Amino acid sequence: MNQPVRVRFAPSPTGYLHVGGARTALFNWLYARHHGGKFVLRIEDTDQARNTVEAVQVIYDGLRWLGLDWDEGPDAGGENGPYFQSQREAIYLRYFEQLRAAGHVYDDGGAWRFRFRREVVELDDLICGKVAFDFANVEIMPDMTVRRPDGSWIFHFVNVVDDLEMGITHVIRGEDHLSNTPKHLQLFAALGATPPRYGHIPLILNKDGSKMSKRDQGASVASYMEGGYAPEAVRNYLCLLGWSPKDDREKMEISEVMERFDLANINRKSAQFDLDKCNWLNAQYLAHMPVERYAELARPFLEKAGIATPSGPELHAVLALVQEKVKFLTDVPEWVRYFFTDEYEYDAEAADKTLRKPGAMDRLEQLATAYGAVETWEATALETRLKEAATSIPCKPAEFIHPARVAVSGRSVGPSLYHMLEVLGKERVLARFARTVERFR
RNA sequence: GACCCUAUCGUCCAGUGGUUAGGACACCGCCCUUUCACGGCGGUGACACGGGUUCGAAUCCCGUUAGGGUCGCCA
Repeated sequence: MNQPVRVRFAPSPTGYLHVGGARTALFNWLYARHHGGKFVLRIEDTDQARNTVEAVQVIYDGLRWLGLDWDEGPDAGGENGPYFQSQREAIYLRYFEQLRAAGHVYDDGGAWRFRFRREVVELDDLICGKVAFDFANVEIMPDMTVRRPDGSWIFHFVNVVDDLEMGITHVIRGEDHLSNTPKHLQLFAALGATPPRYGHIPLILNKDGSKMSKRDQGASVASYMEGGYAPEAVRNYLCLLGWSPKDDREKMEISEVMERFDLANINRKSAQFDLDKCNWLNAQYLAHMPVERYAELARPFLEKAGIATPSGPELHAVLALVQEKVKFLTDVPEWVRYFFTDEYEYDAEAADKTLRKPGAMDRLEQLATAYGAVETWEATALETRLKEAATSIPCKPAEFIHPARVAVSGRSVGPSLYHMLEVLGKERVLARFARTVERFR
């Protein structure tokens, strides 16, 4: 009875990966990892019309991005392949013949229909509990088609055959399949096989409670990949949608989720996707992850923005400055561009408000003189010098701080001034001060 | 329409017969602060409704309502 757990994620390649599907994959993966079982990826590509290699790639990319690795499936191999339904024709034919020989299917105008047993079918769902469906009424529950006149197969049939053939022990899928399950149970019975256990997880809805469809914001995993999210943050958020560790924890290591995950405490009600909270969690992750990881995640966005960045400590020093301020990785380029080029623009509003303010250039020259004498170019010394300069005028430190910030970065917002100056280096800072004075004097 | 699932702050998640109904996001104040953020403190805000059961119900039962799902020669 205690056979090893085998679960699967069986998407059809539609060209995008829905967050709901991603969460289904995540829960399957967590269940497998928790029980030391296998996670199988099966591509349900029976619909030849919209089946393309690109569409399959989108699924791989999304799953890999979320860190969900599969033990069997395309690219991973396994003893239960092929893992594309389009390549399993012989298997389906064999099971179909079995059904036909036993009289479970009949020809209906060229299509083949499966004859339901007209009785009550009880399902003991791992999440929903016991649910009974009555097949007694033929009118409302007609026999189902399993094969079209052209010989192609219907979802219910191939899905069941594959789960059987692949030795799937637990089917964890969306609640939209709950009502389909008794049909699948009948198919298993007709095939003389023991069905897997089923667990139906609630669906993900939009913030307004409507069904989340392809076009809705945040519906596709790709939107997070492109939108500058840390994959661990999105994955964490998805874990919390319908499942909870039962304490007040929000940010959790995936290893801990893996340990504590269980189907028994998955919520029964559908959850609305709260992008705000997902964004908050993303910011939490970005702010607190090791700078090496941050750099790894930020690099593609830097490259895309055409910013030639150094690698290693030099880049890390810059990123560490802005790490806790940036909400999305897509924003990193604009926050650090001036560290890697002298060709930065002065923000028009910042220039008007700060650089063209009466006396601003005098302050900048005074600060340049003070800084020119600094020998140990590091933040605390720079802060001390600036405050001394302010006292000697006297004026508020802000009178120096704001012009200095805009002078070296072109922006009115940025990291801590002194740390920013330290990373920029004495030579560049003084040169930018001089250039700014020349231009705005 | 029939059948199935569900029902705690706007949202997510705790709470499984006795709690001032808790936490998080968002929102609003205050503090911190060179900008922007972070952070800290505080606040607004919920048991869908109606019947039962019980000394006592957010918690158990029934009904109503609402939301979601399924009823394809889609997956």
